[in-house]
Amino acid sequence: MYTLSEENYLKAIYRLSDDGLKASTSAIAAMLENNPASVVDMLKKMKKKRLIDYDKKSGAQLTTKGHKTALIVIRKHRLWEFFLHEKLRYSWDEIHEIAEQLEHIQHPDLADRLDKFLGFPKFDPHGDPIPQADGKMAKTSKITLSELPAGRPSQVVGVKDSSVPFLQYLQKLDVGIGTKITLIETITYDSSLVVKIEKRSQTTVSRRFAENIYVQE
Amino acid sequence: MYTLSEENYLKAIYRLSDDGLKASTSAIAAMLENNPASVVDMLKKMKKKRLIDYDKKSGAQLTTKGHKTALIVIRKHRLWEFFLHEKLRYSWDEIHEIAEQLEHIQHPDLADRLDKFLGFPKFDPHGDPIPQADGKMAKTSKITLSELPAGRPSQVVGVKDSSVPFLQYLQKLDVGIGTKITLIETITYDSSLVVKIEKRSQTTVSRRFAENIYVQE
DNA sequence: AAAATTAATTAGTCATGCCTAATTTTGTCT
DNA sequence: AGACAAAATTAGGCATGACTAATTAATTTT
Repeated sequence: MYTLSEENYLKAIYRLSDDGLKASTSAIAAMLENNPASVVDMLKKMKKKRLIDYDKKSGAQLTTKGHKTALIVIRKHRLWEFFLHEKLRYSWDEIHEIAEQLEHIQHPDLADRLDKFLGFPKFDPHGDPIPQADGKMAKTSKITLSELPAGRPSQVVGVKDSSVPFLQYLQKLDVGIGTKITLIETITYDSSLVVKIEKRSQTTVSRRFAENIYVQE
Repeated sequence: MYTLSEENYLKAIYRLSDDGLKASTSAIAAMLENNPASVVDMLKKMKKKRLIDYDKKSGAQLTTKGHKTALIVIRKHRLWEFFLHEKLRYSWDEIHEIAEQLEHIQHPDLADRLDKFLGFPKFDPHGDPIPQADGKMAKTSKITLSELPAGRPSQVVGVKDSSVPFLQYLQKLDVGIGTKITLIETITYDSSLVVKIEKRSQTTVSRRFAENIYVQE
């Protein structure tokens, strides 16, 4: 139906909009590691295909059709991630890259069959909700660790950054979905955070780290 | 490592050579449903990349490198077919098309993990042997139904043609891997064959049909 | 062997999706 | 408002992998 590139653009625009950011030429270019000039070309083509609307003021916006398509791709991505983790025993940091390829496999009911085979999971291994066959998606009231008030026990429910270095760092810290974290204090000097992870001794993590972990009280 | 097109050319050349046919420009073009002129272009590029040797007399031949690559793709194709059939419950005639896409997914140990998850199957759902991690592959002493002498009971072990219409016809006849078939007689007039399938009443099948089913005595 | 047919190749195009370099538009700062 | 910086766009190219049309080479037929 759509090309690999188109699907990747749809995902990028979806993610930016979902994060409340403007899907500008440069933001999309940064996310896809493409040249802004290439993005302009592609956005024009996608506009003609009625996948997006575009004006410089508000950036790219998914049309109903674009949104639906993006959700299908994201659904497949997250289902495959679940498969890779649960069935093939791939680790947290390896699954994203493979799912980036698998998400583009086209077949009418592949996602639904996979979904059924996996037992209709609601979340992928990174804690992101999996869009259901009807397009609905579980909502999570997640905040980043950096937004958590001090002293309140919380649980890790997901990650914002799913890059390999970040996930490997998490693995080293033995932090995963469900890990309990309490913020002890914030260091004013460099905004780093002193936290208690499970029942271990206190550690300091950077602000950047804290901004990329989702927790729930 | 290699592009989707290159992998498809490798597969086509492998299959032709394996069937004892000359991988000529036109044979490859027919198999890939491409224009012969396009094939000439591509073969030149693949020769430069040392995936094949080519001379007009003997057609294209896989180099060691090309052969190894082709086997990896075929291994992935057949493992995914097994997965689609066994785990996602896709029917015989649907799996090929999806596996055509899945076979191009790239990751160092994906095939091996999938192989392990599936319990190291030796044959795919169409009866074709799955190349193992070391490149070895089970050999089958299969003949086509058309080569079977009359009166000898045999069992279906695979299909040569894996097109959707053929597989759907088989499904209609309730013929699958393991089905018992005995040739009763060959009709001289049009070379069609009278056969007994399992314990059912005799049926007549065309020569073309018989040439595309593999059996073993 | 000449003619006819089939196969292979060359030459020239095209769509896709990228790129760089140059230019224009927009936004911000003083 | 004017100057500077950042963002967006245009123009021109390029690699990939297809295509058509025309040509050359190889096989068959007669």
